[in-house]
Amino acid sequence: MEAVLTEAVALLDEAGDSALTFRALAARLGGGVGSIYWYVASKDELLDRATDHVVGQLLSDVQERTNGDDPVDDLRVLALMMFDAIVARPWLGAYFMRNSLLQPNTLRLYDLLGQQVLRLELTPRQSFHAVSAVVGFTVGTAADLGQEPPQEILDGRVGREEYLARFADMWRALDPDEYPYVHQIADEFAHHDDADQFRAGLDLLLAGLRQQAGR
Amino acid sequence: MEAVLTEAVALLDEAGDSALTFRALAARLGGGVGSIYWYVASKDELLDRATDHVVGQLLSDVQERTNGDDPVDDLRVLALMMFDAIVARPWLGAYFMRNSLLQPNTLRLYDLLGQQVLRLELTPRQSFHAVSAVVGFTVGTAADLGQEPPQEILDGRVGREEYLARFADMWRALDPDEYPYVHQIADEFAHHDDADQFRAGLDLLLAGLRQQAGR
DNA sequence: GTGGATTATCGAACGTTGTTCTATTCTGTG
DNA sequence: CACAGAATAGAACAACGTTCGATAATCCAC
Repeated sequence: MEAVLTEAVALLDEAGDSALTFRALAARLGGGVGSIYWYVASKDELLDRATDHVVGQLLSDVQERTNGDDPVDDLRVLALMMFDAIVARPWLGAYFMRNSLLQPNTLRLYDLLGQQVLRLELTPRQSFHAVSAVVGFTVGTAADLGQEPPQEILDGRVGREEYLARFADMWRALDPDEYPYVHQIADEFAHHDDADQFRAGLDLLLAGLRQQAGR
Repeated sequence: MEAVLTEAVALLDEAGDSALTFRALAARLGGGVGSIYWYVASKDELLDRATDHVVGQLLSDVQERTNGDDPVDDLRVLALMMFDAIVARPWLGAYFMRNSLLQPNTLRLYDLLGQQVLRLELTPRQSFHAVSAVVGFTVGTAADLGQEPPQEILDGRVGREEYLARFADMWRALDPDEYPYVHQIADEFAHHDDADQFRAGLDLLLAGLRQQAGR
């Protein structure tokens, strides 16, 4: 069982979403296809368990870093760690949203975020909304930014720099009257860093939360 | 071509993600499977075009509602319309993140959001981050909340109320010391409304943005 | 230690999917 | 009428998730 999950995760890490097939996994485990079905009832369940498996690792990393002075700072650290974990494993993002609250480790992670918010002493509704917002923003942004890059950048034919530069060039070539924002932002986009982008958005969200909590 | 996209969207709307197959689409169009490949090179392209097709409709709805007094209020309206569109079409969320900036209508929508942010007179970098944050939060949350509900709720065997109540019961049964937040939030969750949840999070984010812009 | 029940493994087979390929029909132009 | 390109059609292929019955390994009461 443990081996099944480990190899499944390894397969996902190495070649992404499409690499995890029952046949490939069986070959890797040195067994038959049917054997895997003794441990999991379907591919959906395999994915769910594999996801929760790595969330478990994230969880133990996270639990050491909590309980600082400021709840919002703690929240920030937790969100950043979640973000990093998803970016490091692009396949994670897509499955993070699915069934999230049914998997044990994910629920624990969710609660850990909630514990920080509880310290802000908001109303229950405000607490609920705050946690949902942080989770939604983190997972959504990470899944968006961490999506599998196109083939040409994956095998190193073109670097990230050049890839971004292409977009920037396309956008600069657009009519500034029709696309005033995209046209103006092209330079910024060409040299942007995903993690910076996430941190900036997260800080906006947390600033709003701070304001609501009166801190 | 137009008919292909229309029927593809209809198929997705009626029975979701898995219902859109080349064979089902061909049958619906009264033609052969191979014919579709004359219009689209792959299923990915079909999905991209179908997505951009409905974003086009959203775009024309959106363009009438813009240019209010307050840029942040406009931003709020735009984000809410995006959210509603994705919730109404759960399949949209998943494909919204993919290739978003390559599709013409999506790029235009992105620019429309950007135009509101430009009015706040932030630095280019701040503008870029603000738009990214709003888009990330909106799409991420909508995709998360708007995910396909499980089968039992889809065919009406159990209502939404009962479905949520089950979670609440499970959570109330947890050890309050181990899951203080989830335990406490159970009631709130049982009666929550997705749109409220989204609006509350969006308002936190926009409050942070307002603060940054000094308004 | 032996027999039966449970646990675990295996790979052939089935139905469905995206995609390719070749043959065929339609359409407009000289 | 002829012919080139646009457009359609469906058979065929490989890969996938899943099912199934046969078989091996392991355990446990007697």
